[in-house]
Amino acid sequence: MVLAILETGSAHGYSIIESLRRESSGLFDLPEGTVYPALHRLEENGLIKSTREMVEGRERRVYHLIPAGHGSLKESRASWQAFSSAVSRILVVNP
Amino acid sequence: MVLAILETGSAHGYSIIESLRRESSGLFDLPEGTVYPALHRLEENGLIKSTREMVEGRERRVYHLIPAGHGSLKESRASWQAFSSAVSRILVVNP
DNA sequence: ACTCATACTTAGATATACTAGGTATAGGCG
DNA sequence: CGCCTATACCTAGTATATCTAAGTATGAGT
Repeated sequence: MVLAILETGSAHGYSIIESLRRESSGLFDLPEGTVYPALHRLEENGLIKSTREMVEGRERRVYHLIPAGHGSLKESRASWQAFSSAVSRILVVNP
Repeated sequence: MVLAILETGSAHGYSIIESLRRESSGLFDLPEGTVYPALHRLEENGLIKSTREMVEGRERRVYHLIPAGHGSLKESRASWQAFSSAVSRILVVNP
């Protein structure tokens, strides 16, 4: 989901948290202790890159999607479709 | 998913693993070390009950869905619908 | 000056999935 | 009859992720 957010444009950690909250209508209200370490992992794994930038008169760590991250996002979308439809088939349709 | 399987009829651990594999077309090929402890947790939490029964000339631990598990399954279905549609909204629709 | 929202970081607790071993039995086959 | 395989169950230990809870810092508004 973080990669999907970044696909629509570079963003810093705090704004990613807000995007997830807003676009999920409040369902994904992720604490910072979840998102920041996740961003560090994504960067460590070479899927995103960060730069320190001045935004609105303030230093922020801005994350950018890089090609490997774009590819990973594409794979994640495919596996999410497979995963969620399998869960739905078992969980929802069964009775 | 285990509760959903049990809703269609009581079953023992090994057959639950097979059901999940079959109904997911092989996607959920869960190892025993995942499913057996999960069954123990579900029983500990009062959602299922087990009895030792002779099935096809062999002792098996057969699990049954009990009322609390039925209620929990209903809740799980609702929260899965909310969760998966939120993920899809963010992950799939975004671009 | 103070408070609040923004912004980032990380140590530790908790939970879960999986690995990798163990035990036991029924049935098929050479 | 002995052996192998599939079935059936169990659990200790490892790896990983989420979250809690703490800390630091700054800009804006009162």
